Amino acid sequence: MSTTSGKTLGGRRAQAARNDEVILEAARAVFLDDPKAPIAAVAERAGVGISALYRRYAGKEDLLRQLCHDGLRRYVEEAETALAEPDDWAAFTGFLARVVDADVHSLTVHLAGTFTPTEEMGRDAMRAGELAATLVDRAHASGRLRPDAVVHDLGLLLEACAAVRVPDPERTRQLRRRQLAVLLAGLSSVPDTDPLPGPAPAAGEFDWRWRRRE
Amino acid sequence: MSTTSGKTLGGRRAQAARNDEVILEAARAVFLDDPKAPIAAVAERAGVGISALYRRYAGKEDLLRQLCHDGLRRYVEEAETALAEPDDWAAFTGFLARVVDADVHSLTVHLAGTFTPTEEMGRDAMRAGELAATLVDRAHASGRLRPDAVVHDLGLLLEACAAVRVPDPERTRQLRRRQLAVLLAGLSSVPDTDPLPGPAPAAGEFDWRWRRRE
DNA sequence: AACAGAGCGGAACGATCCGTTCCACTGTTA
DNA sequence: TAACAGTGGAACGGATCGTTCCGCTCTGTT
Repeated sequence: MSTTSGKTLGGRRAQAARNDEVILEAARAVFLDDPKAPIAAVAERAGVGISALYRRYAGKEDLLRQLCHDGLRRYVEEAETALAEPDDWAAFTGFLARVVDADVHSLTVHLAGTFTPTEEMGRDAMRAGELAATLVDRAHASGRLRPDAVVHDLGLLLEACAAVRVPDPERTRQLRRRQLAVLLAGLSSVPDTDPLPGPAPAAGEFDWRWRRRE
Repeated sequence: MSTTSGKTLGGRRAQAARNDEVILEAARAVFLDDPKAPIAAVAERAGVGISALYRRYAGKEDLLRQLCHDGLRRYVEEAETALAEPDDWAAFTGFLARVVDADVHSLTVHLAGTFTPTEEMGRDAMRAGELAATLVDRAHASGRLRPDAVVHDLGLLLEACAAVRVPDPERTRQLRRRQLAVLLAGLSSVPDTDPLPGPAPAAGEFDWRWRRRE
């Protein structure tokens, strides 16, 4: 069931390979929820020991850096996908919707400062900025973006969406979509009669901060 | 220069009375910036010793509770002021602008959960909700608020504005005003041609998270 | 003039948390 | 069967923070 150089790995090797994924997934989930979470929380969520983490990453900073870099790459990737869309306005809104859904903002901006960035990250960040600028330019060209909106308004917009956070992840996604719709309507130069995406925020959905921590 | 029961206090007593204010101000500034800041940071910012704090509050929780309650009262106060404004839409927008400027949201919602609330706070919070509902109703009556907007959209809106945060406080206020303008335009049912307020966000204003902490 | 104590500064303490290391153990590979 | 990659988790050391405590100063009173 196992070979030295073959592709099919059994037993321990397969488990280890699977752990690579499991750990990254757990880290994403945990640090998305709380950028300052202890590393033990990642191990627990992944269902592995702490050693399994330290075998793969030199330390917490290493893990954070990789996570953030992944988010940055995702951002660039989504931007490039958007640029392939012929409709300028649809490219713009579609890009934002995907970035908001994937919570890329929390993975990048909110994790920044917790590690020393690599040069490659600097390059990727610059490229991300250029792509965003292109998308905004095209949105302006479409005539649907209000003329006084600038590239860095995207920063405000993404921050606003990332700030929406309720205990249930799926509900969080819905509320962020609603927030995004309001913001896009506000940034639009033509009246937008589409109804806000639903269900509207309700009483009790925001009191969770007031409730006792357990 | 001093009397036992007179209003004019000199020397030590006056200093103590002044410290009441100084400490509250420092606490507001510090916890607004970081809800989990150590209590020593408040003392340092106020320029007093830790004893001066513990003489006035039973503990950190006590201080946080008072701070939060003050914020809640401010919210109610601004809402009542707004209700005195005859123009329904102006009452709505004016209220939000004042609440955003005073950063009431950071003082209330972001501090919640760090202490056990009093019953009076519960009552005030309920009253705050009622007043907000009234303001939204009146905004709807004015015809300028899009019909599918609900009271609790205010929660999203305030969270979005509070999430805007750059090192310089005055700049933060400007950017929040811009964010608020976009959101209000998005929530408005009539096309709003007013230009977005304030210097637009610029390159470099959001990289501060990437820069090295010192 | 002397005293009692309010008010205060800040060191010290104890609890908690967290990143990292270390070691014993297990199943796999050669 | 011998070596070892991979792992779980206890243990360590450092840092942080809320709170207490002690000695000092200045004030209002006797």
